[in-house]
Amino acid sequence: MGWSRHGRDGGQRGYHHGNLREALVAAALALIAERGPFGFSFAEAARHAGVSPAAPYRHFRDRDELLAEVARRGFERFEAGLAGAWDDGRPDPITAFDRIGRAYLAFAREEHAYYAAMFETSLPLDRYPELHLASDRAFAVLRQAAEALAARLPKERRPPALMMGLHIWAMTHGIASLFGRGDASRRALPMSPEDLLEAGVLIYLQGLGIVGGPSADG
Amino acid sequence: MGWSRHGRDGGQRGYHHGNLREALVAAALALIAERGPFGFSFAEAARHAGVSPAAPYRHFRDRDELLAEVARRGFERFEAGLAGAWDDGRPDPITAFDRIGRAYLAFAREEHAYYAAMFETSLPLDRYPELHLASDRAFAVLRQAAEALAARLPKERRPPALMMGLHIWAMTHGIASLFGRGDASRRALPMSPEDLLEAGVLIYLQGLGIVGGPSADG
DNA sequence: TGTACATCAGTGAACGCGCGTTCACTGATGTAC
DNA sequence: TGTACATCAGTGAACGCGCGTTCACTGATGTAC
Repeated sequence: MGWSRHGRDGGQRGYHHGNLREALVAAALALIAERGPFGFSFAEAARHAGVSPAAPYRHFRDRDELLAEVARRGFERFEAGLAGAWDDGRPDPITAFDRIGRAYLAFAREEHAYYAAMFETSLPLDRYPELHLASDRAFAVLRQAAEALAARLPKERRPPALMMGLHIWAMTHGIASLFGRGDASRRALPMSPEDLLEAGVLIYLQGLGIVGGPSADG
Repeated sequence: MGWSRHGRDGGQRGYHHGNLREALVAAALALIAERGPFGFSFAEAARHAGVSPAAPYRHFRDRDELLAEVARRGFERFEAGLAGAWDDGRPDPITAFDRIGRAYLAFAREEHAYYAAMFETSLPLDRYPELHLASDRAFAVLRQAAEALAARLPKERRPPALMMGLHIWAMTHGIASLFGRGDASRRALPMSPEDLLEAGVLIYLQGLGIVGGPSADG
């Protein structure tokens, strides 16, 4: 970052920004956090980065391409967060799986601008293949975790890991969208989203026979 | 609908629209369906309804109030759809519950403009109390159905119906948002959203002991 | 049945604004020799 | 080490556009008598 003319007389503007691409991504994130994924404009991102409104065109074809880049990076961080939470299933898959759910909700709340760019923009995935890939890789973490859990069952009672992953993803995403967002449209809940999710996942895993049935827990 | 001057010479414009409020709601729906909940403007809704850009201000304070009205009506239809699917739990609660899930997904897909206004706009619920109420009433159908299902268990093993309702709502909403939307941002699936949901709910109910366990189904 | 009048629900012109996009341009940087 | 030149990444002015909002206005409707 910073400008290229290292100002004698402290004048901080030179001709070349030097890292405008990064600055635009940062500006987009800040603006999304403030006003939602539809509340920012290309021109405003430029202003935020301190350049003329024509400058962003050197780096992104249009507003959507910038948005897609933000979403792509979001999925990368998301994947890293989920993978870190899973930690190869240590100390045991159930505990680790629970951590994934919490990491998901934490991401939705704390990286709320990324989350909005990822899930609330209706970007056509087929037009942004790198975004699509990043999204698939993030889901792969969930799927892999589901695989490890399923492996605890004898083969003939083992559910398809893909399906398990989708169910957990859907429930987690639903809780995050309905109850875990950071803004005023969040619905009130008599318990924390984390507790709600933990209970839901537990019941689901009981249904598969992966953890002890309902009569077994005191 | 229709204009007040019943045209001699077939001129179809008079001075009073007669039903502009309804026409604006209809226009908003059409525009949301075309371009998403952020892709329509007050001015365009007016144009759609064939009136001057100042006319809508007689009926709605601003764009958001029109959007909130669309969402409120959406929740009313949604409630009616879910209640119809539940049909007081006939012929039996499990079958009826399954119908609710399908009705939810069908609404998300077929009444996609309403659904977007209801769930993808971030309208502050505390500023639109009637919208909030309508939303609560729709959820009440789910909760009531959960209650009927829970009642099949002996008291000491009976889960809180509110929690059950929230779990099912979250999973259904997650599937609808991720895989059931009508646009290009929908993710591909190896099975229909309906089948995915049915399996997920079944596993969940097994986990609660409301339907037979995993070993019991062939 | 007719008339006067209040109210309602529109008009249409005007405003300032920010946006997306283009254009010819130019200062800064990197490289070949 | 110096110089010429190509390329890169910005500028800033300009354009047409649609939007939200306001204003004084006016035609249509409903009502009192």
